[in-house]
Amino acid sequence: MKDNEAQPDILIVDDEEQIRLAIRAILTVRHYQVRVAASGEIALSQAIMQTPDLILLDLSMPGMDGFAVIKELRLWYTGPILILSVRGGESDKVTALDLGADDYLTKPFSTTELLARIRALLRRATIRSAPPPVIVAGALEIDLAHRLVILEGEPLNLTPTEYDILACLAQNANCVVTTATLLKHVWNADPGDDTQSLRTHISHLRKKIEPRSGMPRYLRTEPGVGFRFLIG
Amino acid sequence: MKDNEAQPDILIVDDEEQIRLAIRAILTVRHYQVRVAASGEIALSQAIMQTPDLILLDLSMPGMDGFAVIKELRLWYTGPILILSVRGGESDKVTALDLGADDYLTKPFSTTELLARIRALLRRATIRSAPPPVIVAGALEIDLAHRLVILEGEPLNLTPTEYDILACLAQNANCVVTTATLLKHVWNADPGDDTQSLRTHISHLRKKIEPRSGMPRYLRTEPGVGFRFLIG
DNA sequence: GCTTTCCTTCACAACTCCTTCACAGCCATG
DNA sequence: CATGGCTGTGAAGGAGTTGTGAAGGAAAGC
Repeated sequence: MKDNEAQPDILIVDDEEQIRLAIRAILTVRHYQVRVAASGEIALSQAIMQTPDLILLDLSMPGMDGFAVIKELRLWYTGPILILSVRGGESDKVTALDLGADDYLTKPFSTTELLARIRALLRRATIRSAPPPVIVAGALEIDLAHRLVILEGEPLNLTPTEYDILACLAQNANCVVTTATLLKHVWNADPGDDTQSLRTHISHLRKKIEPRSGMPRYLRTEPGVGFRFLIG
Repeated sequence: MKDNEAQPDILIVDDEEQIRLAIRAILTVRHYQVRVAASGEIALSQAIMQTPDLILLDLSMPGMDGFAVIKELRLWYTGPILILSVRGGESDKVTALDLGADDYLTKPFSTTELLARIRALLRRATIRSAPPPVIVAGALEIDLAHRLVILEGEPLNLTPTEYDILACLAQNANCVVTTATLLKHVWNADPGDDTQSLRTHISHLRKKIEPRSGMPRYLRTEPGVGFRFLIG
């Protein structure tokens, strides 16, 4: 059984490679998804390309400095920004916080404290309106956050395994999901293990979600490969 | 919480009168509305009587200590909590932040930094609209701040454990709450521990809140996963 | 000390869900 | 046309989970 909860995506912005690597190592071990940027300019384009869940930002960088990055980010970015800086002066802290940073940690800092503050900021951020990832396909809605499947407005009664299979397929909508992937995801089984059970569950699923039998609208099989969930 | 009022309402919790007065003076000059509490117990009743926009909390107090206050507050209070403490050890910081505090400042601190952090926290808090302190589902009302459950206008007599379970489920309304989560939340138990007691309490709860037996309206079980509190 | 309240445990019934088996189609290949 | 591999489906058994009544026992209040 797997929790398909997305790992928070953290963007590290620092001009010193050593620090980038060190923090990345710390965070990766904790199963955060980590991206790094070596300058403010890179950070901004990175953040725009894929909005991170949290930004770790160094203040003193050549080129665009941290203050400018905060200002620029805050034009559109609403997620938490945590400042890491060697500058412990209060004027830096006040400026950064007032520009829109959410927290300020002075280097050198304790790893566990950094992690705790990251957790606190992410907790805050995820309480609020993270738009619920609902996958819609025709009359079918799959609400991953609520573990709810709705067909034509009516909540469907799926068994855990059925839900896991459907969720795995829906998260890769329109893509082929191999039998091996499904076995791995749902049963933590190895490729080559028996697929009989999977086939039975697929059959049950189809009976619950397909409008007409024999002509699958949502749950197509790709012979010899796996299955595909059709969206749109 | 009242966002439409000009001055944010800040509650200071500290057992030392000097500190209470000093901080109050600092904040009053900045046109915050300030209330003070000399102990954790007083703070909790103050906060319930009128929900503050931010809470400044000292960790070390006689009687109920800061950690206990955070824990108790976080059962219903969603606003920012800023810890002020002489204890600068990282374990205190980590514990406080993980219990639900939003920021941690070590005494002695700079006044301007305190003010900047307060501004940062309030800015965050007002972006979000707080979830309603009373959860309503049909004829059921759950008042988290007052730890009160009302069914068809009549206050229900729930045992502490029953309330804790219901509150945990209601706070995740319409979401599946896993048995592991419930065990953790209510008993601080590990996943894999015995669920017999939980099942018994659920049964008791249903007998008290469900209109018809055998057909749960509010408290659905998701076989193999956990339970779901149905709202709306 | 007694009562009350509440949590836990036990035993068992009822139920859900997973798996397995058996078999039917389908399709490509020889 | 026969064969073999892959896929879909119905049925059934059984393992595991969930619901519930009753009893034991701990803690708090009187």
